[in-house]
Amino acid sequence: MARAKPESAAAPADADARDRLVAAAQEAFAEHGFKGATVRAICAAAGANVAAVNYYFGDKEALYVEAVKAAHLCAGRMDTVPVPPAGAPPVEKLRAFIREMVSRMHAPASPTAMKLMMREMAHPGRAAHVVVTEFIQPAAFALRGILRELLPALSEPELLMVGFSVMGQCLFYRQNRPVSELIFGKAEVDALTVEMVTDHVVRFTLAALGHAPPIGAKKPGGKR
Amino acid sequence: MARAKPESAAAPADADARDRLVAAAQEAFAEHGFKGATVRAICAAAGANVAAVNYYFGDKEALYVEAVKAAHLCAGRMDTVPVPPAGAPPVEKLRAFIREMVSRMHAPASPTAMKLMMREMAHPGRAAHVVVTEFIQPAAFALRGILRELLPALSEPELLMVGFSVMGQCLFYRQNRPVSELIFGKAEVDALTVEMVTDHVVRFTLAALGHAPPIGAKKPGGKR
DNA sequence: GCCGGGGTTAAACGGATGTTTCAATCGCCT
DNA sequence: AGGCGATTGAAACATCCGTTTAACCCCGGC
Repeated sequence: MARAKPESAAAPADADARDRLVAAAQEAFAEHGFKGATVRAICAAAGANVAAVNYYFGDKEALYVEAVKAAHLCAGRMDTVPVPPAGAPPVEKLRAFIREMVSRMHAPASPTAMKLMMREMAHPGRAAHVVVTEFIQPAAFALRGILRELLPALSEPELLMVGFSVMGQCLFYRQNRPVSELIFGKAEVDALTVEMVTDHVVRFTLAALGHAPPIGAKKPGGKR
Repeated sequence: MARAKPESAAAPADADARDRLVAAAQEAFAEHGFKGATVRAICAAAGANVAAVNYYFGDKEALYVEAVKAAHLCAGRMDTVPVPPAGAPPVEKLRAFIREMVSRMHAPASPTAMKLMMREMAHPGRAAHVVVTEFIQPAAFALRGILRELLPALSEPELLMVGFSVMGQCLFYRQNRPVSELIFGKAEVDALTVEMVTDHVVRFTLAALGHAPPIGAKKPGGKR
């Protein structure tokens, strides 16, 4: 064990070799997966020697775990999502939650970090635990709390499925974007701005819950 | 080129070596991905020699493509989904579509084949094209047609997003099941039967479109 | 001045992987 | 029976991967 640094942002090419390795590992693992990415390629991208990964992390898998941890830090915690309204009405909280979630999915701060996280979520491995407990779980419980306020009469499984419907809509734009572009063409999909998607998901969800006019109806000019 | 067989179901262990290889490849690729699965392991599982894969397919990637093609055949075409109602009302068509989609996602005929397809969809490669054009595209266009009937006033992008909301809900239960179980516990997630999920997604969607009472309201006893 | 240790490097090692070779075997047809 | 193409078998090949080794460099402290 050699160091204990506060771990800054994504290594800017003149940072510590360790940080550059983590950054290069994020890129490589996000693009090619754990097996597909080679430590030689990672070290080359980081401008370091092949032995560096074993010197700093021990082995390839430890580097992977470190890369995922760094990614979930970079992508931002999710429990801080519904900040704007503290004691606001539940509908407003839900609106804020969806807005934040769609934004992060549609245009994340670090696309590389997000891609790596999604890869780990699709096939959970050793690094999944920290991402789930620190990144996803808080968001899920926050959403469940909001929905419980909004729908006090629903049973537990029903509430769970409502949450899944919300998350499913948000995650779709991140998990199925390549396929969507293949089907409908890149232009048509790219035409959907983050604002359009946000407004749509909010409206679709609120309409389903009876707190907004349904999609078929004409749009309300100013509903706030 | 040696053969041209009608390509039956998933090789039952006494089938052609070629079919056994494809079946074993599906299993291995679905579980470990393209890089993670080794031709030696595949051949061992198929009870064939290492040279067999090169003899029948040329190389590993060709076998992968063949496995994905076979998988999308096994998982069933998607354009045959809204069969029950021919000239039925659009709402009924949508209901049938969602029902079929959720069923296939929640409890597919061949979980292995479905897992392999999902893997390829998450990171499209050489085999993605045939799966998209023959498996996903028909379903997507069928859904768009149904929604267009249902919502003639909507613009093209809005219709697209409605379709994404429907697909997002359906796909969630396949793409995010491991994570959901990590968050809420396997028991709670397993408690959601395919019937419950189907009814929920149908009701959520129809409510959002104004063709069913919202989720918050008490359930309609017999709505048909 | 030199010594020592953290950081770095090039080279090599053992193993695994995709692929190839070539002989042996099987099944069928004349 | 004999021949012949299709298939299978075991071994080898070349390459690549993760990891290790041992020497090297640099720099601050006794």
